[in-house]
Amino acid sequence: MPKEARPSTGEQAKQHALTQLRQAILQGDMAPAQRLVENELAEQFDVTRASIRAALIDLAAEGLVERIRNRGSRVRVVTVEEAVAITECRMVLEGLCAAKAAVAASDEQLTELTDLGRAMTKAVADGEPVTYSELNSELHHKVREFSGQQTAVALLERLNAQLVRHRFQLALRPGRPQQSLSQHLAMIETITARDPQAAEAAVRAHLTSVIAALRD
Amino acid sequence: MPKEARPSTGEQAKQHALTQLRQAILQGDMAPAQRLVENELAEQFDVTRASIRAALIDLAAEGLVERIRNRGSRVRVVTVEEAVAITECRMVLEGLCAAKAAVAASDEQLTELTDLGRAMTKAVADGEPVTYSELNSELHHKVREFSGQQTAVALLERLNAQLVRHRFQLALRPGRPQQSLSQHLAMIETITARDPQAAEAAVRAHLTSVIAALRD
DNA sequence: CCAAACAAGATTGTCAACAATTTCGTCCGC
DNA sequence: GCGGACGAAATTGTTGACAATCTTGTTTGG
Repeated sequence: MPKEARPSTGEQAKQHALTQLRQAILQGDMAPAQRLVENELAEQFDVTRASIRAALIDLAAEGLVERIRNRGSRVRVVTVEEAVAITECRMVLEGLCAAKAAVAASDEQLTELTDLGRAMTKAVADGEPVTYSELNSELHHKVREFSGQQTAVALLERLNAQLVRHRFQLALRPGRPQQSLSQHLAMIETITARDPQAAEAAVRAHLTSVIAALRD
Repeated sequence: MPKEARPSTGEQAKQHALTQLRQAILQGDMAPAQRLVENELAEQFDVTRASIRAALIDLAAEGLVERIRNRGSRVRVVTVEEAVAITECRMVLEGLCAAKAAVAASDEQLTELTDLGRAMTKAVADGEPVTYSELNSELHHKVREFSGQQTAVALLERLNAQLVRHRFQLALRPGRPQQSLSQHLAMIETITARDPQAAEAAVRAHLTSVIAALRD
C-alpha cells in the first residue's frame, strides 16, 4: 500500500492535479484571465509538470481554460453574450431533462422535490440568499439526475462549469430570489404532476427569466 | 520553410494525426471496438507516439474513443439506447438553432434553404439516397450555421460525430427518404416564414421520427 | 485433465532533459 | 527623444528512455 498522504508522484497525480485545479478555478481562487504557469502550478500542487500539463489539456477540452500555442494557459473569461448563448443551451437541455424526469422519476424522488421546494420557500422567507442558491443548485441537479438522460447531464455539467462566475453574481442580486422562487416551485409542481410538456415549459420560462437577468 | 511532405515530427504532427485518425474512425476504416495500439498508429501515420497519444486523448474528450487505464484505447461503440439519448439532445439543440435561424438568417441565406429543398425533392424523385443523405447533412449544417449559436453548434458537432454509423445505416433504409422529405420541407418552410416556434416544432417532429426509426 | 501460479511479452504511463518559441529589456542609430 | 533590432530570460513543446501494469502462454501440482 503506497503512502497516500503525499501524492506528489505519478500514479494518479494527474487526477489529483486536475481536481484541485478545477476546484480552484470554480471557487474563483484564480483571477479571471490569470496566467497559469505550468511550473508554478506543479510546485504549488506538488506534482510533476507533466501531470499539470495533462490536467490543463483536459480543462481546455472542458472549456474552463484557454490554451494558446507557446504562450501558455489562462482561465477562460466568459463574456455576457457567451453566457447568454450557454444559458440558451441549458434551457433546452434542462427542459428535456425535466420532461424525462416527469415520466421517469420514482415516487420517492418526487417527494424529495417537494421537500426541496419547501426548504427553498423557507430560505427565501428567512432572507438567506446563500442557502437558497445552494438549494437551487441541488434542485437543478436532482432534476437532471432523475431524468436518467446521461448524455444531456454530461453536456449540462460542462456548460454549467463555465457559468459559475455569472451565476454567483446573479444569486446575490437583491430581489432575485423572490423572483425565481415561484418559477422553481412551478417546475416542481409540474414534474410531480407527471406532466412532461408543462415541466419543459416551466423550465424554459425559468431560464428565459435568467437570460433576461443576465443581460442586466 | 520546413519540408511539409513528411510531417513525421512534432510541430503540428498532432493535428495531422488527429485529423487522420478522426476521419479513419468516422469513415469506418476502424472496426467497432477495435483496439488502437499507439505504436501501430504512430508507425502507420508516420508520427511520434506522443502525437498519437495526444490525439487519442483529444478523441476521448470528443467521445469517439474510449480509454482505459493501462489497457489502451478502442473505438467507442454507441448502443442504440445511447444513440436515442444523443438524438434526443440533438432534437432540443437543433430546435433551438432552427428558432434562432428563423430570426437571424439573412434573406440570401433563406434562399439557399429553399434551393436546398428543391434539390432534396429532386434527389428523392430520382431515387438517389446517397445524394439525398448528403443534402440532408448540408441542410442541418446550414440551419446550425445560420443560427449564429456557437455554443449549440459546438455541442451538436460533438454529438453528431458519435452517430455516423447509425445515421449511415438509417439513410439506406428503403422508404426512409420519402418519409423524411416532407419533414425537411416543413423545416425549411417554417424557417423561411421566420416563425421561430413553428420551426422548432418542425425540427422536433423530424427528430422524433428519427428516434422512432432508430429503435427499429 | 483441470486449475492456479508463474513468467515472458506487449502496451501504456511517467519522467527528466533538451529544443523551439515567445516576451521583455536594452542598446544603437537616426 | 524615438523607433527598430538584437539578445537574454522565461515558458512551453517534444523527445527518448525507463517504470508500472496488464495480457497471454506455459508449467506444475492436485
